Amino acid sequence: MTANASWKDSILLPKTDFAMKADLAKREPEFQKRWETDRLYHRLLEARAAKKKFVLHDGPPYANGSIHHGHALNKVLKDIVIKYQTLQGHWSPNVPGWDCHGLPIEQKVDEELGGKKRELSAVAFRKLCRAYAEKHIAIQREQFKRLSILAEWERPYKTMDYGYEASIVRELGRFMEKGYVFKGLKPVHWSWAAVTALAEAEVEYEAYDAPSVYVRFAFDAAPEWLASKAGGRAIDVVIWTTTPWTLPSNLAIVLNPGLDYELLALNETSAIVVASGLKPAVYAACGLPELETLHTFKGAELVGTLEGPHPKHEARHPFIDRGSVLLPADYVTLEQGTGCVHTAPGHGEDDFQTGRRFGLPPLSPVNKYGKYTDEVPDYVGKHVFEANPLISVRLEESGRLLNKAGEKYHIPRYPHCWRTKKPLIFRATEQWFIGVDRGELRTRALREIGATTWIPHWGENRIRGMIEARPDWCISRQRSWGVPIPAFMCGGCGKEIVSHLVANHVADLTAADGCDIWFERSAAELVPAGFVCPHCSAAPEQFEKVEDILDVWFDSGVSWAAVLRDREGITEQADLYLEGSDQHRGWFHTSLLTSVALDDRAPFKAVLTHGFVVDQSGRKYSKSSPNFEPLERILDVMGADILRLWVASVDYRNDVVLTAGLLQQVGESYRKIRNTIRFLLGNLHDFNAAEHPLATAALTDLDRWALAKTQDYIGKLRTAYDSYEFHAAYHATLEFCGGVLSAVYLDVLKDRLYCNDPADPARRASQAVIYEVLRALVVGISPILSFTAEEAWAAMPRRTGEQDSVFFADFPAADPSLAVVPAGFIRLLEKRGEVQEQIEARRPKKKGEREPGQIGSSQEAVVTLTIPAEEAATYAARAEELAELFIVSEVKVALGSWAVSVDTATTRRCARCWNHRESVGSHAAFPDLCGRCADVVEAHPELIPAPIAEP
RNA sequence: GGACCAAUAGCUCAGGUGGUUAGAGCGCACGCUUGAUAAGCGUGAAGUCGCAGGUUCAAGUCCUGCUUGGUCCA
Repeated sequence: MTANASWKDSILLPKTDFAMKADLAKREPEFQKRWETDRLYHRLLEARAAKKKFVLHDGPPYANGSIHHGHALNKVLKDIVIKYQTLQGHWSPNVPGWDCHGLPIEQKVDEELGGKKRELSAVAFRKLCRAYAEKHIAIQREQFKRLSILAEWERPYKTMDYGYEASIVRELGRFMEKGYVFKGLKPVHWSWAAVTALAEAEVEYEAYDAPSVYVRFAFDAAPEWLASKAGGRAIDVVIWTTTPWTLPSNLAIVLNPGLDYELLALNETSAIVVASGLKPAVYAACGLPELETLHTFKGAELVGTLEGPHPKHEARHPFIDRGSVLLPADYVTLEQGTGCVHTAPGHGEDDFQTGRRFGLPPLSPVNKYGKYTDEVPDYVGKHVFEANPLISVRLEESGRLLNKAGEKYHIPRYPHCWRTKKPLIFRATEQWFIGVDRGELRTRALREIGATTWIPHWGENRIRGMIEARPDWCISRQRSWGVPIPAFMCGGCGKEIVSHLVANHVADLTAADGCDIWFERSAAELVPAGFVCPHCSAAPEQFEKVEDILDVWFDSGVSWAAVLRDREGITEQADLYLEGSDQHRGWFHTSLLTSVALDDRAPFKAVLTHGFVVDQSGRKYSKSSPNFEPLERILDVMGADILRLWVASVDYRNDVVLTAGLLQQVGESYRKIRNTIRFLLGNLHDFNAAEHPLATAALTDLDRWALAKTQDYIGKLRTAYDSYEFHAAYHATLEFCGGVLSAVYLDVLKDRLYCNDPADPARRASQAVIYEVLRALVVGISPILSFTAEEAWAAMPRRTGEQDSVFFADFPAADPSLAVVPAGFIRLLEKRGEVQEQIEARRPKKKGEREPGQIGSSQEAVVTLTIPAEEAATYAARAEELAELFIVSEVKVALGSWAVSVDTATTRRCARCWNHRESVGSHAAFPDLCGRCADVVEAHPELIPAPIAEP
């Protein structure tokens, strides 16, 4: 008979439509479209309607600009959590939101108008802001969708929705009802550039070179015990400040009662008072030599103590005809300055507190643009920063300056406006507040912090510290684009009208027509029928509307009420809030305060935070970063699954590094996972899940081991997802694909799958195992590699009744009965390693230069295992299984102490399975085949290739 | 200035209550295979575990200080 040209067609090679090339950038949008048309998100929720709930409440990004890497990290993490919960069979909605009101949009719209804002009515301007927000929501929504995020995209929540605005007003009404809201005069961080007060969360700290002035306040009225030590010299109290512009508002100088102060002889005619501990600093700053100490005394001798009465000593203001009273304060330290602290109660928090304690008014003669009012005639109309050098020079000229005019002091972290980047000032203004110590709000919030799970755990300390130290919440802004504070000033009695009855009425109107009604309608139209001033019974015609709007942090802070409760009907706490760690002082913070104040509990059971995206040098990730990869480029070139795999690959509890190289590396990992799936799929081309159930009796030890490793993998996956440690899932998956499947199980299985009879029980048993493995892998990674898993699911044999999306599947559960590694199998794997070492030692040293006795394919090898007599029989009986496991042609067993040796096979090579076998040629009809292969082709003549005609 | 967090191979990560030569994957080098082939397999090199002290028979692991980076606060 003629020799067959090729037996290749007679073996069962892998076959699948699941391409090796992912082509993600092209395929992903197709899947996304299909998910939308198929209403996948809603069908998933419907399928789990009666199941346990898991609610991750989405924090709203700001509706401005395009999304960046940080948004992507955040949304993908949320999506992973929700998809995992869904696969666990839980009802887990994803209602995305947007934060719409606020300064940034207002400024953008103002910019687009080119300064024509003043020509527009408030309502007309607000309509433009609304349109701007709407436009950017549409942009961001498409970008988020591209990340493969399943959510209720067609109906997100927006803080500018009428219903949401109504909820804001109603919740503020509850604050009013409970007595938290009050109006007060208070110095606040004021942005003169943006003409608004700023919340703590809006303040950025930047380096700033401030003027440094050491100012001599004449102390003519010094008490006798001090004056007598001066030897006839005039005495000055020296203060230091970096804000000369606040000097016109100086009303006091504070000293620490517990510190030592000294009277120093400046020259023959003058003496100065500074703290002992700051003498060197003052000498250095003012270019002074060592001065003679005339007297040393405690601060308390001059100012008394905080508890007891204090003598009324006054120094004289350097350029205004006014006294400056000397007072005690224990916040005075020896860190910098002179130990005698300039105090302007209208321009600083500490100053304000001191003023309040000792009855000084919060004098603040500066208008909203940062210019002096006519209360400072010398500088009226001048900007305070413009006045700084003028004041310094004036002090110098009048001899009241101890150092030199024009000297600067570098402040590493000076407060700046987050939008305009300009340095801020402190300015006393009339603002609305939520009292953090009213109703024991602070105490209760701290209690709820303890009742919440913080991941990572140190988040608890962080937010606790913030709540412990935070001042009252300033909720008013003097801007246009936001929700109005529904309060009035009464023209009858001049008092403010703060009433939940009004708020509820306004909320009802807002729900129907939006909160523009506050600006459009008269006071009489905005209060319930019959409402009069609670103080003087004046009629609404005499009411004047408060024009301030609410801090946008209040908007998002009540999302638990506006979205979870009012819209979704979810009355329990959210299971999880998940945002960047900056939200400890942002959204987590305000959400906690509002929920505790109104419902006496935290709005969340657990809070998870992630770090920021940075470049390889740890800096904020931006266009100027080395190897910057724009988000669109990552998505358009590599695909969303690569980005998602990157998210899963890093430990996001710290800052996460993103570089082109890292994406490359993740891309390699992706290919490993994808190729493993492809190979598994390829070997199921003739497999039917219903006809070939997992038959444990037919399994080899190798199959059992693979199943056990799969249970192990499933366990690791569950642990990883349950503890939100997705990088552990990533590493477990790679190790499973590489170390378990590719390197061992699948490599060994090839001969069985390719060459055995298609219906051979061992082959079918292994296919059943492969199917289990594939399901675990595909469903297991689907929260991360959503598109790829969905693609694999489509290509995969399914069980009867299973849906067309992987997300309907149940997350794999480890089966303990399958988790048992066969006895002695680990030993065999160790021997396999030794065999591979031995074979390696016989490989050619140089590429392609094979010398006699050297081995190429391991199938050319014959292995001799030397084994102690008592164990030899066990191994001898399994020689064929061992040959398969080692992927060698034969395993011989010899007696002795443990050893492995390798020789080249001397038997003939089977033309079909390429193993060297004694049995080759034993079947007369197929002289070039081994016994096994001859049997297979004899039983399946259709596999015999057509002979090639002899020439 | 204060508080908290981090620092392990080129990269991403493991290394419960301290215990033999610190692990994995990727990458790299070399080789095999060409029947997972823009794939697969094997072998190998590569770490003063940020630095310096201390506790201990024994420290990547505990303590103290420092450096660098990050976050927050003042």
